[in-house]
Amino acid sequence: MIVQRQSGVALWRQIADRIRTAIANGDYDATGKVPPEISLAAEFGVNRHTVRSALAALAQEGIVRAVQGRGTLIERKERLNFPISRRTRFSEGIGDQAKEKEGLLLAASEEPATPDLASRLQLAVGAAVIRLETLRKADRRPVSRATAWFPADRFSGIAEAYRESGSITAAFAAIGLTDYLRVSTEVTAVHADSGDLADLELSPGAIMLVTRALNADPDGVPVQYAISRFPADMVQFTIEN
Amino acid sequence: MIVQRQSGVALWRQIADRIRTAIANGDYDATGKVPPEISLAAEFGVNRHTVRSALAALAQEGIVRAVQGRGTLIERKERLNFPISRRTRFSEGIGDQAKEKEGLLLAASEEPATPDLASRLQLAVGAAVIRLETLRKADRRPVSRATAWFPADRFSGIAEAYRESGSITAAFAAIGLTDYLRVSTEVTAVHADSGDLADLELSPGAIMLVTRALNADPDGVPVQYAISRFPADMVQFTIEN
DNA sequence: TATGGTTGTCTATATAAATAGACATTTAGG
DNA sequence: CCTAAATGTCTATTTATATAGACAACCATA
Repeated sequence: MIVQRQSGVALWRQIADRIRTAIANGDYDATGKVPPEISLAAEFGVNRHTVRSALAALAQEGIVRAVQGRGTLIERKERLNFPISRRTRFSEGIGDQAKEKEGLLLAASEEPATPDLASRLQLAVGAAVIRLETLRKADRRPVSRATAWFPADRFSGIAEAYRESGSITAAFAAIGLTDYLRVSTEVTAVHADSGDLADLELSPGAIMLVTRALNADPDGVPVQYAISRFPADMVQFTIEN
Repeated sequence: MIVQRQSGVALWRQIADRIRTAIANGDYDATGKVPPEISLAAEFGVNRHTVRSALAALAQEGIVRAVQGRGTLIERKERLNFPISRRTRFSEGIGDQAKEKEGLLLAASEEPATPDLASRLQLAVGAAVIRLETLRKADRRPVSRATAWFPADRFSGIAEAYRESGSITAAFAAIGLTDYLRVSTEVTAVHADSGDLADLELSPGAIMLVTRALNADPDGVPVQYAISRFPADMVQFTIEN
């Protein structure tokens, strides 16, 4: 496939996205480097300078590193896989795909439930809910940005518990909820917004996978509703049935 | 949030994407039309002409229609929901979200299995597989583009069966497979390629949701591997656990 | 029917993206 | 120690994107 002109997406960005995907797919694993700029220019049907813009963007992201005389070396090629199942848990899902896992609390607040949120959590409209803004990292790279809501009466200390443990599962356990189940997960995709770019260290124009997830306790009572955003070039979801 | 400059994504495209999303979210349901160009220009911090480019793109997609003197009317705002479960079926998944459902066979061929495909279908590398390229429509609007592979020895007449019925489930039934189950589904997101643009009648720069699905018969023997592409602004997936 | 609010069209200018070509610099390998 | 194969840098030109302003055309409604 050839790149699209006058599409509103600059050629260098289209090419950067495709090379990033190719790297994630392992297409260049044999050499450990990206093909020469001239070859890429020929492949995509563009000028070498356009390819250089694309590679410069990828270098900025830390995915490749150009070395004069040698070529453009691949520095990083992970694509994390997140299984989605009835027992979905963020840290366990990553498993051994990353050594270090981290959960940062960016913000916490208490607020009244909107009609949509109240219906999902089976609360009265306007009932108090706790909102947590979190950032998750794997091997020190940010992999998701999430907003989660919990019924305030039942989970009053959850912000502190999350801040200390960096894990929803651990925070639930600290409050006495030892088990929970995933009820449903909606998946959509959008362009990254400026908050994504800042928090997840992305380059503009990146694509985000968005999940809207509902968790409930073993009795089926909703305990958490969360909207999470993941960079699409770094993650994929797997639904096992 | 304000739009991002020099990001490799033209402002008019960013604005078109955000208005499209806002329409799908029902933000303008009260009036049935998009806010005036001048308001949008102020909201996004751009010139009115830039907003006009965005609206022109949406008009091209058939999402809005501008009427001089009145405003820009919303023509279409659906977002189809596809449940993913152990018993995922395309047509049943749409359910009553669309009246007319259609499945077109674009191309069919027999080819040897690549190592990746052979491993997924549990065949020998190079074993014959049948490949179907299909286009699915709901209410005459294209909603997905899929490539599906089947073991050739077991499903020799499936291309014809699909062409006649427009349904994988019906085609399987015609060959004697009355039931099958979804084993796994991987979900990723990418930019639309030129094939997507043509087949799915999209505007360049659109985002696609991509699923890679494996189906097996009740004994667990793989019967189909499929890669499907859906326009992200028209569909969402729901995983019910 | 007059008016305010809206989209349509035109011209002009500035900035960003892409192409084109030439040549320098660095590295790996014979 | 050459040479081929890479990336790095520079200048120039063309095309696409974005801004700016003015005014025409049209619609709803007071």
